[in-house]
Amino acid sequence: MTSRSKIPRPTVKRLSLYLRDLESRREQEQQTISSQQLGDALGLTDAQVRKDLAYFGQFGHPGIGYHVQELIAELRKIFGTDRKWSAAVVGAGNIGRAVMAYPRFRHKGFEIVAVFDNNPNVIGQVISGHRVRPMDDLPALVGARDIKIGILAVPAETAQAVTDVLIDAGILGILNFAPVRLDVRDAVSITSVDFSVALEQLAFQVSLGLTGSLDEQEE
Amino acid sequence: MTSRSKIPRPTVKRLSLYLRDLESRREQEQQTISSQQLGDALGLTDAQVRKDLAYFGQFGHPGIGYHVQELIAELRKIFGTDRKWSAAVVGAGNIGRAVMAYPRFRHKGFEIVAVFDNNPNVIGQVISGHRVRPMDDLPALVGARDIKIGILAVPAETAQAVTDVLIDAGILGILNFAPVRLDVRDAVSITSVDFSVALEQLAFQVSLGLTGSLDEQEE
DNA sequence: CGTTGTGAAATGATTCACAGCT
DNA sequence: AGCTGTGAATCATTTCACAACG
Repeated sequence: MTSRSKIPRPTVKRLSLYLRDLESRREQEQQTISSQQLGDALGLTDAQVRKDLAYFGQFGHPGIGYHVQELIAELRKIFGTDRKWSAAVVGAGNIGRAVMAYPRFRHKGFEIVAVFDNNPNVIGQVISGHRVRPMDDLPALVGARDIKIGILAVPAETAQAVTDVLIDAGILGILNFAPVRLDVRDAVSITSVDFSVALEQLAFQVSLGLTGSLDEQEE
Repeated sequence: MTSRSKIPRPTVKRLSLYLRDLESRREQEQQTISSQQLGDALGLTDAQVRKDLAYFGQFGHPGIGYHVQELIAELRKIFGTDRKWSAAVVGAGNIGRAVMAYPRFRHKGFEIVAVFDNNPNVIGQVISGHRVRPMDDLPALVGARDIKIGILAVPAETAQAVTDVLIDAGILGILNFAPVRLDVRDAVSITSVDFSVALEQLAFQVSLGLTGSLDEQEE
């Protein structure tokens, strides 16, 4: 049991970046990496990297650094992406289609097992290998297919209503692409991706002439 | 000249959320809003809201609150989205298409004036009203159409090369959808949107059983 | 050696609390 | 009365710096 006292929010975001970097290093056969190296690659200090990792355990080897392969495995365990999460995409519009076609989803431990939409013209179509089903089928399928994650790719106007359906169906987490704040009555976890917000962040930076600022997620 | 001493990064992110909320309130004809109201809607304290806004000026009216319309205008000025930004989409795959079809881009002051791809099967096609052009045309068009923003929707492998082309062409900012850290030699501003990172944030929250945590962007 | 893990110090962000305006 | 703007206090995060380890 790793103490797990209290983890700063920014730490969790950086962990994703570490993992991404480590995976590309593994492809290049790199065996070990120091906190310095990892920090440099990401524009962070070595101390930051070490402290972030230390929240979750002692993964390093003094004098050596971290084993790339080993650290990747640890990070996946931390995220919970070492196991498979069944996910449903709701909304088969442009964003939903982009999500379905995104190969990394599976690679990260997520499997899209159902796709829903309420547009009769879209229901029944097969997109990226998934038959689009009517919203009415959602509650039953969430149970039957053990769906834990809902990917919300519907217009802002219907996002809250669909969220309520997802929560009632017993989903555990929602990845929200709609540009609204969703009211989830503390029943599920939620992470939002909003293109407009990202654009505004960019416009702000450009306007300010703050060039080359450290990038950050959606961001 | 608004003092503009030093603005916390989290403030800039919240400003986008304020604007989003305010715009929906304006649609419902709401005239004024207090920091308390705005904070409640977003899960923030009233003091936070006031302090965030105070970094940029004195927009409030004691005893009244903020005029919705007025504050919207101020926020747009702050972001620089009160003027038009010409943007180019690079990469006409799934994500590029989703971006082109996203109606809010225009609404936020961004106008897509060119689309590029290097796939001969895609070049020449018209997508969402834009003819896809070969990458070779990029440098000339950035100048000719006064393109300030590049929207990078290409695979991770080619993202850095395209970034170099965009920088050489004289772009000012990049919205990056590729899951890599781009090396921009302090020449441009950059904001990244990475679905995988968002998914990991979500998986982490769900795994931890941290339900209902305050959502946050990407990002 | 080089590099980790971690208390202690420094910096940064949020909240408190209240004077002052309408 | 109701609400803003803001210094001062609190809380969170990052950086420093160094003992301990392979």
